[in-house]
Amino acid sequence: MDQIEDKDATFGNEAFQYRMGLNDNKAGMEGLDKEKINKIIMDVTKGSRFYDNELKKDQQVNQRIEKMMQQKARLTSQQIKKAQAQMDRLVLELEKRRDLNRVIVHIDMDAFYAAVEMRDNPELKDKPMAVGSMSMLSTSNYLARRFGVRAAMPGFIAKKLCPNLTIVPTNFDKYRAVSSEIREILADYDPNFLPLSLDEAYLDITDHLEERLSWPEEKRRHVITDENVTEERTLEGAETGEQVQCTSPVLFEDSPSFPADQNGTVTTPDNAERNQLVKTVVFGISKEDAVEEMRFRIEQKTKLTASAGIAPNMLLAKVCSDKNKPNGQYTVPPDRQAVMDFIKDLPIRKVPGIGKVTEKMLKALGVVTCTDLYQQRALLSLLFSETAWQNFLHIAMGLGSTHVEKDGERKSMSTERTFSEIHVAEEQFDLCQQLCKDLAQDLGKERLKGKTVTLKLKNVNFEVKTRACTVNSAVSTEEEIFSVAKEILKAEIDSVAPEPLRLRLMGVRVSGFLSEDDKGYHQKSITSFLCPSKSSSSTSGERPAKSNQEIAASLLPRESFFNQKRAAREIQEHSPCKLNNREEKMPFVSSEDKRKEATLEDMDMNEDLTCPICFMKESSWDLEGLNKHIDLCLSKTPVSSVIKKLDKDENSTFLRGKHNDGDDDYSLEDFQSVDVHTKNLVNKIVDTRTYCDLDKGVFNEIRALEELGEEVQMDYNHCALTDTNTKGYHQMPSENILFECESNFKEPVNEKLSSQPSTSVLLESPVFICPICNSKQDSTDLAAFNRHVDVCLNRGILEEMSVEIIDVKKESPLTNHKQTDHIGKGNRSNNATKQMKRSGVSSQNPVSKKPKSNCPTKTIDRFFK
DNA sequence: CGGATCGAC
DNA sequence: CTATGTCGATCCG
Repeated sequence: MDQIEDKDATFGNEAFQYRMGLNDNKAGMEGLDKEKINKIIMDVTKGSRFYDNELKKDQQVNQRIEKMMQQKARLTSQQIKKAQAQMDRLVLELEKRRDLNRVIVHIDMDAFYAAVEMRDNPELKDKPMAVGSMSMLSTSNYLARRFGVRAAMPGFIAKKLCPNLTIVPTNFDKYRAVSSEIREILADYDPNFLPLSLDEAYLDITDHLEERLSWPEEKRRHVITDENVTEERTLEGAETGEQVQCTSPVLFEDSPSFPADQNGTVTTPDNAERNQLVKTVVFGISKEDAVEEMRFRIEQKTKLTASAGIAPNMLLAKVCSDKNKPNGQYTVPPDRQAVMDFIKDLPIRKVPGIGKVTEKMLKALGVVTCTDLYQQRALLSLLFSETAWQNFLHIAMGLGSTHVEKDGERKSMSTERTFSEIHVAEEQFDLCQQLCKDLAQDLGKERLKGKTVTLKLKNVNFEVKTRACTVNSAVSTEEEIFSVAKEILKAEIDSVAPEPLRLRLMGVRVSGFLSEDDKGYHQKSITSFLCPSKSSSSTSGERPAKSNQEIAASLLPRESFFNQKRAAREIQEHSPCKLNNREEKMPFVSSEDKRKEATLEDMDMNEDLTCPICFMKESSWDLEGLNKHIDLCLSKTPVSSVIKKLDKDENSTFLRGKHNDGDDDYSLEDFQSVDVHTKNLVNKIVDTRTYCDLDKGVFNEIRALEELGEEVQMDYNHCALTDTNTKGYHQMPSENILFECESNFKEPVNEKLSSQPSTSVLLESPVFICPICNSKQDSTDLAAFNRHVDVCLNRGILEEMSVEIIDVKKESPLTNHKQTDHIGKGNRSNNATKQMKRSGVSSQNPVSKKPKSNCPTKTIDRFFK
């Protein structure tokens, strides 16, 4: 949203230097320079209660950083190395899943509210203006920005910066109307587009582009109704020089039937009868052209300009749309190297989900750009929570969600109000009641009832407090809500008595909604569970037959008390849908390995660039060289073997071999782990996955991977087993391995959920085959064999890409990054969150969210005991 | 579950 | 004089 596009550009004194955005002061007109702006802001701000509170908050952040630095100091190099190895493994995992096939667009109106107001009142055209009130601005026009007037800045400060500033009040109805006009256009390109706000949206135009290919020119021709607007359109990107392949000029294609003027516009005799020439323009079929067209149509229809980002995922698209703002667009091509180049010098603050606090904490660790973020991944994984560092890693690799989907139902509803100080209890209760009334009305519109009521209070010192209370029966009416809120408020007043509460803000929130279809709910969720969505690759529907309890248990083995409880609750409430992080955690579930550590030890730490694929090292590599090499590695893969599939009526997958002399069965219990090699037929990436929990339906996991899409093909030729007892390596000769895969995942799950898959392995008599050099080793001495493998690994003689690192697994394969105290609130934005969820094999089933929890909750009485 | 906090718009 | 409002998410206890 352009309104807030300058993330916290509010304060400018020393304490807040880190928040300052850059002032674009290009034209050098009458605008103020940065220092002057800072000084003015400082003068106005200093000494206010607000400022004091900001200082306090700043101190708190500093303390968090302090704690983090102490924790960092306690880390041993061992820990870092281990983390490094694990992160690298995850990097591979993620790399394999990288999807560059969608064309995602993020579209963002330029200074939306201000632009609308300027359009409707030409007098504002050449003046610095802002939309909002004396107490708060929502956005400013570009002229005002030259004076440092930004969104989220109080109007009175803006006035100091720019005494001539015109402040016009917000007119939301108007913006809504304009927004819906825009959305009509967007729907032509993606009927399922995702609006983020009135002025911002994500689109997936992949399908549109495909159709567009076969569109006749006439379908891409648009009438120019407002020439003023159109003539201004020029080729962007020339100034930056990096946009050669990205922004194509608006394509004023030559029309075969009508002559074009030198602008490329063509005149048609359509309205010849009226002696009037109609100018039209034809857009091409490329994605850039399609987006140019989209922006052109928006401008023609609304007289407002938009900026756009085109990229293979939402995260990148969003960052892109900012690049050539205003009235421009930018493309990141669907190419790994291009993505990396784009990411390389990108300041992390630019990416959605990284706010000022996260920025400051990361800066303390020397992380400013995405490259820094990538290089520090091991450290970050030890200092931040799992969700936080996983998000970091995604960002650092330029990964993001490729599914633009609408969010689920709302989780809460609230209303709050700021006012001049109120300290009389009676007035406070009245206000509270009023808020409850408003909220009840809003709740009524959506027929929502919720079980927890939260009261939010901000005192005159800007200190915020929230107090919540959940009751047994859901509330929705003014009286019901107020009866709860009143009690909380009373308690708060009492808590500071005899001093009065000096409030400047009060808010009421209701959450914990129960769904209306509380009855139909179960059925509904089961149905959707059985019918994976059209994209089918990432639904939780394809849960393999496996006890969910077990999966969950294996996934959350060392979680905190609370997480365990939560997990238990979730399993109880709705078993199949709670396992979304499974895939993310896989690599960590898999192995913790001495040998690997030894070889990875010096890998990729501090400028020591080692290819994570082939483990090759080259002193001449710089980051770019390494990346090129990795690209090569990733694309250079062996042809995978043919998969033998047998039709079976059983619902399980078998790994079966024939023992030479016949009858002896090798069961999976004989092996501690299996390394399975997969190949992604689309991007040709080969990966080795290690599975330890062989007795827990591991092959269903493998199969699920296969089901991830046609694009993943198993390389059954190289299925390596690690013997539990001897810890030796065995490679399964391909001709003796038979996979029988039934691939019907859409069958009723009821039985599957409880039944264990039967897995068994038969294997030729153990042979020591070096997984690296593939040579058969005569030695029966395990230690000698292991030494050979070590040597092989270290020599890095891995010309072939199907490197098989076969690990000796330790007994406790789980190396969760469980920290005693995590620093960082690991905040991912809504967007980022979506990315995380959506990037997974299993995303949460959207319909199945409503826990039926009958569990007794605190009553109001007990709460105030 | 409750409270504080972050982040986005 | 005068520093928003609303929502979702996460983390910690």
